[in-house]
Amino acid sequence: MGRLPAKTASPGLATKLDRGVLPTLLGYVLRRAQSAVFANFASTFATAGAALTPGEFGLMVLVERNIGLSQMALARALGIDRSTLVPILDRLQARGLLVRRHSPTDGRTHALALTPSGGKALARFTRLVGAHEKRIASSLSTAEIRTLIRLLEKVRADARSV
Amino acid sequence: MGRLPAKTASPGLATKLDRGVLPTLLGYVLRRAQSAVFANFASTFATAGAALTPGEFGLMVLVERNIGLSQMALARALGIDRSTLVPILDRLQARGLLVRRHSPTDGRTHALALTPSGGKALARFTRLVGAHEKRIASSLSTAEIRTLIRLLEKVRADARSV
DNA sequence: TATTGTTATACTCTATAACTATA
DNA sequence: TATAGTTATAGAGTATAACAATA
Repeated sequence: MGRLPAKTASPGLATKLDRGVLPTLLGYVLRRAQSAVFANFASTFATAGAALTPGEFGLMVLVERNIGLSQMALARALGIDRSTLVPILDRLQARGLLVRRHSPTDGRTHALALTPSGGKALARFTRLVGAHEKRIASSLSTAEIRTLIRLLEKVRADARSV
Repeated sequence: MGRLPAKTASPGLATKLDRGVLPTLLGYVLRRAQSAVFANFASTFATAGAALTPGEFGLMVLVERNIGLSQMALARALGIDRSTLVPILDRLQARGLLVRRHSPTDGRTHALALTPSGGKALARFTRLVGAHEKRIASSLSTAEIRTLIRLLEKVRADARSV
């Protein structure tokens, strides 16, 4: 990963690539920042001996805050297809973090909920996410973080409105 | 995709999910912005009858700006494994956009270059990316875009330094 | 008929390990 | 020995299409 150029065969080429206009493209900068943040999330959890992806964390928060919601509702909230959700829930359920209960009102749907163990795990995960969030913005002031979030939400709205 | 809630069975649940603390988490906001920007990129290209991912665009720019670079150097610049790069190059080569030449100086390496057709295509792609970039930041001032890029680069540095 | 969850299938991105050819 | 590129393989994320159960 953090591998340095080192001495390779091509002098003057391998040393420093010409990245052209890329560093000024918002989409490119955004993608690279996201990638670095994702890696930091993974290493934060790995260091703590926990295994969770940002997507799984978001899913668990959604389930905890909306006990009994259906897979369709969850998939819609996550912006993914219902078929994509199935193996993700399978994994969390296999880990004992989450259960699919039978809905009492609609036989077609499952009522999702965290298990007691899943609730405890989420509390711990939330602390880890807090530490991670602190790290990825350690050189930003509170005002800068607010600004960044505001601008990112505007970009999201702009990107979606077309 | 842009599917609206519609009328579902669970009143008060499907209508509006409680997202808890997620909207204030930088990592979450970043991920959703990135996802929306990615979708906008795809739809911009699809509308124009072109097919390209942001990653392929970045790759082509890197090759054009650094003619003759090796797959290892390119993989390193992209932050991916050399084995990951192989099928990506295969596809671009199959489309006639890029070639692997034999390096005259080192028999182990390939010297990558865009074909004339690839160069022309990249010029067109670059115009599409320009339009896309304009759209995703249409409600931001020039100063705000600069600020956003600066803050994202700081976040990237913070995320990598741990 | 329409919806929910599941399965089958496929494609992309990602990696590790082992192979080959070269250095 | 070490490096570059390839292949084999595997896992995660994504989707579409078709199916069974239920509404």
